[in-house]
Amino acid sequence: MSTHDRKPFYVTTPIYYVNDKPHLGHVYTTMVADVVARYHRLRGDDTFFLTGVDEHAAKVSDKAAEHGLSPQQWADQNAAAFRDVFAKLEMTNDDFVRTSSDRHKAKVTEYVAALIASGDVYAGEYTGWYDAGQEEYVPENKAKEYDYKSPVNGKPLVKKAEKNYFFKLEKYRDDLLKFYAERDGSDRGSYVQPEARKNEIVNRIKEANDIPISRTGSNGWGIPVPGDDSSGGQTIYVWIDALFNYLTYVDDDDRRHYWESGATHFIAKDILWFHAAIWPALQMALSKCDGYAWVWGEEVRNNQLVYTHSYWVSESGEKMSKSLGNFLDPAAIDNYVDEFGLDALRYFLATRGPLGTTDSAFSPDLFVEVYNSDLSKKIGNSSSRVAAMTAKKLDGMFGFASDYRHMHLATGTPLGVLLTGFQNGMDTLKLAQAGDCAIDVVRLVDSYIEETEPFRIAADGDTREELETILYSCAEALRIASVLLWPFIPDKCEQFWSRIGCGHYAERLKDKGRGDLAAWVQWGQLQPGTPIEKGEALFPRYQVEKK
RNA sequence: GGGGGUGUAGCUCAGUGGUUAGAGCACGGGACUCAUAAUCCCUUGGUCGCAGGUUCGAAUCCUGCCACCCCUACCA
Repeated sequence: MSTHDRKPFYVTTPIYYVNDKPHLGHVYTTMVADVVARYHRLRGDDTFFLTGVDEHAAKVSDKAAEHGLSPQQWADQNAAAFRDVFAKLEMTNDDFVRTSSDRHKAKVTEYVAALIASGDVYAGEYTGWYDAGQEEYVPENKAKEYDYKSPVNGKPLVKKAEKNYFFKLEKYRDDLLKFYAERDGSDRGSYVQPEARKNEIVNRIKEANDIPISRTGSNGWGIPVPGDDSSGGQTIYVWIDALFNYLTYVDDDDRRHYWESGATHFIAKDILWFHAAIWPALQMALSKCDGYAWVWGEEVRNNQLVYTHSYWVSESGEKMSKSLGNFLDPAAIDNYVDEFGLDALRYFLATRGPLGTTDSAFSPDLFVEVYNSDLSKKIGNSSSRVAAMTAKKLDGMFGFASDYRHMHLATGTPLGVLLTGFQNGMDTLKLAQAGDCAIDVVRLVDSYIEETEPFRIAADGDTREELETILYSCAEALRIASVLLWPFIPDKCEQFWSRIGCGHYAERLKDKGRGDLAAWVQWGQLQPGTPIEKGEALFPRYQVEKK
């Protein structure tokens, strides 16, 4: 039954660019990962959830200078902002990456040194269109678009060459394609999900060339290329530096088993190429170096995946971004939390978000609609009516249920089907499907109440047993629904558990503890004779102002 | 320019060759009263972006077009 006990599970988010202010995009990815992490803890898996910030880039040191701070001070300040937002939103990440940490820098240096030693990283020369005013290279297509002139000052772009360290990506083309092919149709599914995202990557891998992985001009803010003796001050390109975070923070005796189980990487669609091609190629290359075979072990190859979500956009379809001024910043997010509660925000983002290949509009109206229909009118109201009837008719105490199967005789989708659907949805990262199945359990309760009409049954005489059975069944189904819903709405579920004598669930799950989903969804866990407390409304209905 | 994705009921979305295209929400009708005027049942509602093609049969495969989005090396 409990074959999943102690199974390691590793889930990550991208590490966020420390020059940004936290906004809905960051919150969304992290929240999705959090829901998944909680689900795995709930079923007893040995779970590790990692997020953090990416701090090394020339622009970070530029921004720091603008603010009269050292790069480290600037990074410290902004990293704290991310950490605070995530803490406030009760994200249960097990560690927080900082690429400026000694741990990260030391490990990246080791990896790159190993790759240089193996020959997969070599010194070469990069040539490109250079904008002297901006001190940056302009991609070929952009250069053409700008008619080979600087878009800023109109001066002609110049061809410039510089020393760079390159990674032999081309060498790994075939291995990558073979890897992709092997993963298609495997139990865990494609390496890149949703699968629709895979094609563009496969096409591009076929033409992949070696890529430069070092930069100059970062003012020393970055990880130096080990062994580089040139005077140019070569640092490891931030992207390479950043990708390695998934490894550096679990590369020790206590945590390596998480890596070896195969990571689930959540990312947004714009950064797919790095994760889908360069990242696995780096792992392949590293695994060929002495002592690193574990990096690309069988479990990693079978289970690691990159899940790519799309964007939250404004109602008019614009991408949420700082420049457009329409993004949900921490203050706006706080407003939603204050008004509806953190769980409501979690539920909405996780079940209505752009987890698929299309963008989702963040609509306040839709938010209210979902809050009222799913949370307030279903979960909230259903638990309220069952508690009220129990209080009124049975002195607030669950009676014995003479026939546990009674509930299963009700019309509607059988409970077992919903449990399977939930688990399926979670395991394949279809959070909307999983959430629906959990809500459907609540629907089952409501329609069962209509069917059996416990409110018309007397609590004494020979009908008492029937009444007790019905209300017990309702409470049991709600208890099971609450267990399924915990990854989405943990606070409210824990509140509900304390009312029905299941406070021990919360006790188990506290401080990233492990639960026992398989046991907790078994029918008949509620102890007859347990008092039930009605309490305040879990999700008070939100009154829409009439215009 | 090249590569890729998306376009299905008013809204959010399922649905990758096969009976009259589905769900939730919203709307309309009915029922009920235990509950947060909550719940339950039923109805309404779609030229599946447009135009061709393949097929006994297409939302589903192919071609073209339109709209939006992502990628296309120092912008997580």
